[in-house]
Amino acid sequence: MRKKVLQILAKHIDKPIVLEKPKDRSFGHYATPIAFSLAKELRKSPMIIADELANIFKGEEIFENVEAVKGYINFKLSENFLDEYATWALKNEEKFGADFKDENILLEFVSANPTGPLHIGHARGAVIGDALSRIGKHLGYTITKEYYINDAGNQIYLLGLSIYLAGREKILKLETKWPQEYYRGEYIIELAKEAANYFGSEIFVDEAFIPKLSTWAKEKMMELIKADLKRVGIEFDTFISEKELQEKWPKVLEILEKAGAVYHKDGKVWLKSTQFGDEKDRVVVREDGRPTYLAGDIIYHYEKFKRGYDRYINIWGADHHGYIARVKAAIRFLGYDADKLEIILAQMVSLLKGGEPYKMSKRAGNFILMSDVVEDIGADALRFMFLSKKADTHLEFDVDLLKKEDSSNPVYYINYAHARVNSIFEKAGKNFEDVYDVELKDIKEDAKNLLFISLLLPEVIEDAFEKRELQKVTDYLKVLASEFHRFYNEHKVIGSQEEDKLLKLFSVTALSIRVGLRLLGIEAKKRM
RNA sequence: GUCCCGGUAGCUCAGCAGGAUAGAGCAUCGGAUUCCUAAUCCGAAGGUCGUGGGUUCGAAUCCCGCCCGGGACACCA
Repeated sequence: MRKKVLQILAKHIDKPIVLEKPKDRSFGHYATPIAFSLAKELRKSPMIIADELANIFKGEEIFENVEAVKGYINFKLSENFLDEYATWALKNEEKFGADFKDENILLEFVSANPTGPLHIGHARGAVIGDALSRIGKHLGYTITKEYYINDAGNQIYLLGLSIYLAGREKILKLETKWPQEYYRGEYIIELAKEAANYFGSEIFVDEAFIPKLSTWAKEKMMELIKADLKRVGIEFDTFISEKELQEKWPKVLEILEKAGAVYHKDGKVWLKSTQFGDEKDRVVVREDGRPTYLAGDIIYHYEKFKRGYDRYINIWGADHHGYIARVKAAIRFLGYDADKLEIILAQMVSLLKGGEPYKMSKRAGNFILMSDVVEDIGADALRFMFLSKKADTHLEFDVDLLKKEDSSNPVYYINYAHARVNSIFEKAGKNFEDVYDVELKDIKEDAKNLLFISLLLPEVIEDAFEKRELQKVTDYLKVLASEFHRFYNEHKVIGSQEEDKLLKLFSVTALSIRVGLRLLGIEAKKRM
């Protein structure tokens, strides 16, 4: 709808047009303050310009009215236009809000180390990435969801070591000296028990078996992570293993050497990342010849760019923000366009429990498991909670609140609206299809308003995707549900003279809720 | 010290490519059910938009300084 209005405006105004929704809907469906900015160059008062423009657009069919008020131009869409759009949408649910964006996007997210189950912090990135992909696909983008597995490096050894020590202590009942760094938490003990079953408890006798434990455990952990994700409805298209990429390091290093991107100092190899705005140069190969973690990421991004996508989106934890500059620098050195890489930082999630905030750390073992929260509040509520806040701001919530199953949980509120519509149709003994072709003519102002809001979904999801701000979708659904509930309370549908018209109106609302929720990975409930 | 995020109603947060009287949810108080699910709705109360300057016809929104809170600043991943 918005696009249509903009198209018409562009026919007569040769300037970027700001089109907004008036705060007070009685002004109209859309409005533009364009007259203010034109005032200067035309040397006329905004009021006069607005008046003139309003007259030009009055003839357009899609408008019922165009008015100039205090310099603003307000547009009211015609009933006929809204009705035609609604009918089309009802008959083409799959296409409602869909678009034909032609871009191939690689979306990398979660990528949690396979050293433990997913915690609530991972869940945020996971849910955002998944919803982004669903919405993007609906808009026509081709999106590949990728998980980068950090299965090389010290943390994998630590995982094996932790299990080894846990096995010694809990199973062999030996006195165990724990190092400063190791993985804590119940799951390590569980793994030790499982390992004892699988390998026999001799595995805990000799340190030499640690690598064996590591390799075994990391596979176990990936299985666990995949299962955790699946429970929230998230699946990946591709998994890339850091370990498997490692062999390509000599080749990548050679390219960097040729590009003059690295130099040798103190027996190490440094990346000249300062050349592209990093604070300091970074070590990519240590004195003993082992590549650093950054080297792994350089290979990974080299491989990514070689695969030739139009755009790359990484969702990282906010603690990686300092990392962006060096990775982008490496990409430039490798001859690729680093601007194609976009990083979404998912900020910290603070959980409150009993009013006490507490930090989450996988290392320390006092983290909240994503799977636990899912069990408490359900995958839908979990998804909705994360999607209703911007990714890059700190999020704080109380676990106890999430456990509540009442109207303070917006996902119930929205579902209830959807369920109510279904219930009315049931009571009326009608199907959605029965009212598709009912003409919405001479409907009351508040009905037209609900119709308009119901039809806003397409522009909302497009805006949300382009800005990478998915909370716009959840906000919209909350508003839509609220408008619906209000209307529902004020009007009796069944038996009224306008029964069919209102049923059609409600089915458009339900459609929007259903499609909107689906794009967030939540299935709308028909009955509650 | 440098960098990132934030500071808007009692709480959690929208709004921020400048624009019409600053919004929502929760909490508080008051009300609505002979009728399609009250898991709902209506109303009231509640704000120097951290602070000081600047730009502008117009600033919560843009620019600069300062204050406060959180986080990041590895040859760990």
